Amino acid sequence: MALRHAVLAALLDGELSGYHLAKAFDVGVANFWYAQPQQLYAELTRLEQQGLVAGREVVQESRPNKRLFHVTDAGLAELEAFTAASAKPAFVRDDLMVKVQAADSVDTATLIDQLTERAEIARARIELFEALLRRLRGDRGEEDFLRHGDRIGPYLTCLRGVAFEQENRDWCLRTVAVLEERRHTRARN
Amino acid sequence: MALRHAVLAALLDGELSGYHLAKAFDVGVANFWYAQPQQLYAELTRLEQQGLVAGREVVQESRPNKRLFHVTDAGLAELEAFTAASAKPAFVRDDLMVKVQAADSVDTATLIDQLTERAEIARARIELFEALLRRLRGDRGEEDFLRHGDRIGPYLTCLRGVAFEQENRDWCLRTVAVLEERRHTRARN
DNA sequence: TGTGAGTAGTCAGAAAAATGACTATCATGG
DNA sequence: CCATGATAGTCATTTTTCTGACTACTCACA
Repeated sequence: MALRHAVLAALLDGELSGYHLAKAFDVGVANFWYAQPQQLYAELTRLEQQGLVAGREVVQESRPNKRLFHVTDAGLAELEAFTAASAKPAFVRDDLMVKVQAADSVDTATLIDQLTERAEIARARIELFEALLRRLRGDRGEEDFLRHGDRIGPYLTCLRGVAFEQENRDWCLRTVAVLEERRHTRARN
Repeated sequence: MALRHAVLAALLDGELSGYHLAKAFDVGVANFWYAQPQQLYAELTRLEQQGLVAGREVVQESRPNKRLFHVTDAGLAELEAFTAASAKPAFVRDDLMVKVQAADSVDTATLIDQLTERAEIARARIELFEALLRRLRGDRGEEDFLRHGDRIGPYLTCLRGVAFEQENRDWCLRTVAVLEERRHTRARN
């Protein structure tokens, strides 16, 4: 009972097909919930059975038909109840950090490669999110938008995403620098 | 096959019982892997069966006996192989951010409470981690320790933990400020 | 002419994680 | 004397999540 709320929250952006929902989960939503497309389709089916979302078939000509979903009143009530309940602590799960934790006992060469790659991914995501932020706030300034804008939820979570990825990138680069210096120091001994 | 590597990496700190491993997962390790004590006990059993860790019984007088585990050579080899393999992308899962995503459609009063509470938790964790960092580096400066220290893995992941929680705290407070201002603005209309 | 990429979705089954209910002992405080 | 909290761990079951393998159609490119 967790993915369901993330799906409901994502669908507040407007009607989405399972496919487009998966796209949304790849960008903005990934900042706070990670899920595979197959999970989303399954979850949409369950949510529809329970009346929390409703779907309508859209016939398309140049591509396969799709079903667009929107949140129902019951779905909104469910989100409301979820918000009122106490939140579980956030958790991160990160293979790369497990590897860094073990850095003293394993070969660091591939680790450095992976950290560098991760920093690059973080950089790309920062750009992506900043573009999204600009799109969301339109021609307004951030302060103005946050005060008077209509839908600030996605904007706020995206702000968090940017901060997270910046910190991610910086930490990766810093860690690479530390590991590399130690490699050289050891090589000399 | 995910928790296993986090457990192996955590056990590099030295011999630990399942119970103490659970404690470690509550503090430092929680920065990159979240797990319940029961999962850890189960995982230790599996790891021992596969010869990746070895345990020894320690008889205690004033409290229940315990089993201390350490990583075997096979375990180290497994960690090495894991490090060489490509890392999956990190993922965050956070109820509270789901709620913020839906902030435009739900009651924000409890949300503000939860964000405030989360900021306080983050503050406490920052202090905890900073104490841990001081303990790990002893009387050395950070630069000196990172260059010449013995076990820098836990230090590096803990640095990330501090940065994450700082960002977390700041974002929560910022979000509270935004939501509160909007409440007042709306109240006036 | 067929190959790959994008759109749209489904199914079955395996793996991983979470939950709740347990058993013990000792120490501490009231 | 009883309750609480810390130490130390186990078991069984359910829930959730992940994975791989599928179907189908269209478009662009070589």
